[in-house]
Amino acid sequence: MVSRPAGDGKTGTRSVTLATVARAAGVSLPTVSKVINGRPDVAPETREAIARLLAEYGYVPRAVKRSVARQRILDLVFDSLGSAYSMEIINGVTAAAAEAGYDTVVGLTPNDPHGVQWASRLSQSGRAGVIVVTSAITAEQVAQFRRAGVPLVVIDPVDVPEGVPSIGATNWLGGLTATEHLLGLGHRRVAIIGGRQNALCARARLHGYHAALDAARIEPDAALVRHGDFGFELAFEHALALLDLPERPTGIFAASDFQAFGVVEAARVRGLRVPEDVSVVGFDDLSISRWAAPPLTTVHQPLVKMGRVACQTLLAMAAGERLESQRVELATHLVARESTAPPRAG
Amino acid sequence: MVSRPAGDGKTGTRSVTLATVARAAGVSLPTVSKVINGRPDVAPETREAIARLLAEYGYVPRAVKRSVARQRILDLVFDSLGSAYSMEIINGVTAAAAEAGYDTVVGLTPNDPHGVQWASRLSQSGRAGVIVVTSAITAEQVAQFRRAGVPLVVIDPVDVPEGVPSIGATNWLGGLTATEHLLGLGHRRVAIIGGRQNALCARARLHGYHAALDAARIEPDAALVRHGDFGFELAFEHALALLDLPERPTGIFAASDFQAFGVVEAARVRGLRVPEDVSVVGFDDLSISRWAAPPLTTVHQPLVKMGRVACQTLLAMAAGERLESQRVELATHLVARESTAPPRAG
DNA sequence: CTGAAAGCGCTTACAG
DNA sequence: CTGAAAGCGCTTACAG
Repeated sequence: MVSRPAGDGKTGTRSVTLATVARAAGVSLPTVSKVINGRPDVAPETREAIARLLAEYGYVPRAVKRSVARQRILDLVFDSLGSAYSMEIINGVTAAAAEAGYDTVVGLTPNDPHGVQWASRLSQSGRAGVIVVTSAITAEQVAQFRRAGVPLVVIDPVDVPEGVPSIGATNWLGGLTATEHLLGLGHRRVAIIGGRQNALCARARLHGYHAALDAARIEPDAALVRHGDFGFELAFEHALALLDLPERPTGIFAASDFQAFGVVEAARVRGLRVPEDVSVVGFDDLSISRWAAPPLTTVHQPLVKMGRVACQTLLAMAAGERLESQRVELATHLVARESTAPPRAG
Repeated sequence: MVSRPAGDGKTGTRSVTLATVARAAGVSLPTVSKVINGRPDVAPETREAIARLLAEYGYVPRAVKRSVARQRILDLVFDSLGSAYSMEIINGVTAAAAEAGYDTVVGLTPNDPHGVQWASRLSQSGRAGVIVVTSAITAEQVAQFRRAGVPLVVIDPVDVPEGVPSIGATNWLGGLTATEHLLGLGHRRVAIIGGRQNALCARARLHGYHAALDAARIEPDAALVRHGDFGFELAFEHALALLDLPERPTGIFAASDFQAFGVVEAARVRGLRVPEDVSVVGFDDLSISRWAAPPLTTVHQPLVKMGRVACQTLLAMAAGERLESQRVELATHLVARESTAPPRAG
């Protein structure tokens, strides 16, 4: 990494032009121009040296800078695309972006091993910024975005990266509320099927569960704590195992709605009724969950709103505003529907 | 509209520069530059005259032309965003686009009354083309896209616009298959809850239903034919009414999975079991439908594939290739799961 | 309010 | 393969 005046386009320093890079590379202006335009007549070593400098200096052609300024596009990337969860985030982000006159490119987190080119590619194509959802993002990537001057916001990150604004929900409180709901109905054997173990939000929900048991002075039972991956299949397997326990739980808190569907299906397969034989609480409140049979009791997480807030935060950063807070947690609340009921006197 | 050499950037003519417009307006170069950059020091009449010429000549700054050429973005627009249906289309389009090195902007169909600016805005921002999903599109809009040179493809359109490639599924055959499945199980009173009545695909599914009854020599009963809007709520109401009929149907074909969930919930509310008391077939096979309780029997529609094909078709058009066919219908097939069974001997 | 002149960032054609 | 020179499209500072 070459040391250079940290030209972020705002603080004093001259903006990076072809000449800047040419000087740094010790070559002439035309040579740098050729590299940028992919002309063949440049020696491989020269090309590579220049390419590296270009990236390090975060060079953006003036042409691009200008056209890009009026382009108004932001990127929204997921580690996987296809679930109702993603759909709701997309919904919120695109709506807030459209209101501000921005278009939203939707895609997957690029999987180049080091992700070296991602930030500079985005900066070169003049994106206003990037919102990264439920993905792991490395400190190195964060540094690249910062260097390239591309604002970055994360939603439900695996870990909250240092210095990056992150949007989430009150997961701990949500986990607490879900569990308290079951306890309040009179359940004493309450199981949890947690989400992906390394995800921050999953850990928070699990701690909420434990806090509720604790407050109710119920001894936690390791046999009732299972770790899923937020998906249906694995939760289905876990639920089968839980329901086959000699002393089976009467209430199950699943850390996502999809996992809750897995529990409901497992109950059906075992000939148990929901909520008569077993109560199920989910987490997310996807729009489909009120259409489940039975309509699912779940912790509402304002996904559309989270998308909106992420977008607004990003645009504020792009506009150079100071953020009030690096971490926003939007409120969750329990939506009691028909998948929970008091346990049968047993 | 001033007559001018139709400079589309390809056929011979010099490209339109600031100088072209300045000459036409009879002003100097700097004056045109000021108008473009919104500087205040231009007389209102001058400004307006220049602005008009700029539009007529379709002036695009060289800066923009260049950055746009390497931009590779296409647009994917929906009439509404949020359902699992949209998610699967997004999934297919973004995947195929990414493979071809394109980014996908996801958004809603703009609602400016005449949509006059839409096509030209897209062409000016250099989009490779637009995929329009489940929306009504007017002949006037189609003409505008053609004029602006922006390729257009539709998925499941309300009507197939003349001369526009459209992607769909074998909806008639799907409706036939779904109904035959119920008849094959021994059902004789089979109801349908159709989709939005004006949508092409809904009409095809309804005709498939009638064709199956016809082939089985079953007299259609108008009381068993209901028109929904593809959504849960209205289907729920219709299903309640159907189940309250003196001689209620033993099988119900819903023209979407969401509608099928409405039927399942209506049955639950009426204390009827699925499939023991009433069989339900959906249409779409959303990924969530195999996780429903009970897992839903439905007609699989390859939504992800449809998105892929739409994207490939669009990129072929953008590349100037001739299309094999203006209308592509991808195959549907029945997925028998647990929401259907023979009727009880009654 | 307008435009002649200078200048900026970049590209192109070509000599070496 | 490289770069000095010419040139292009556009913007800026300023005289009128």
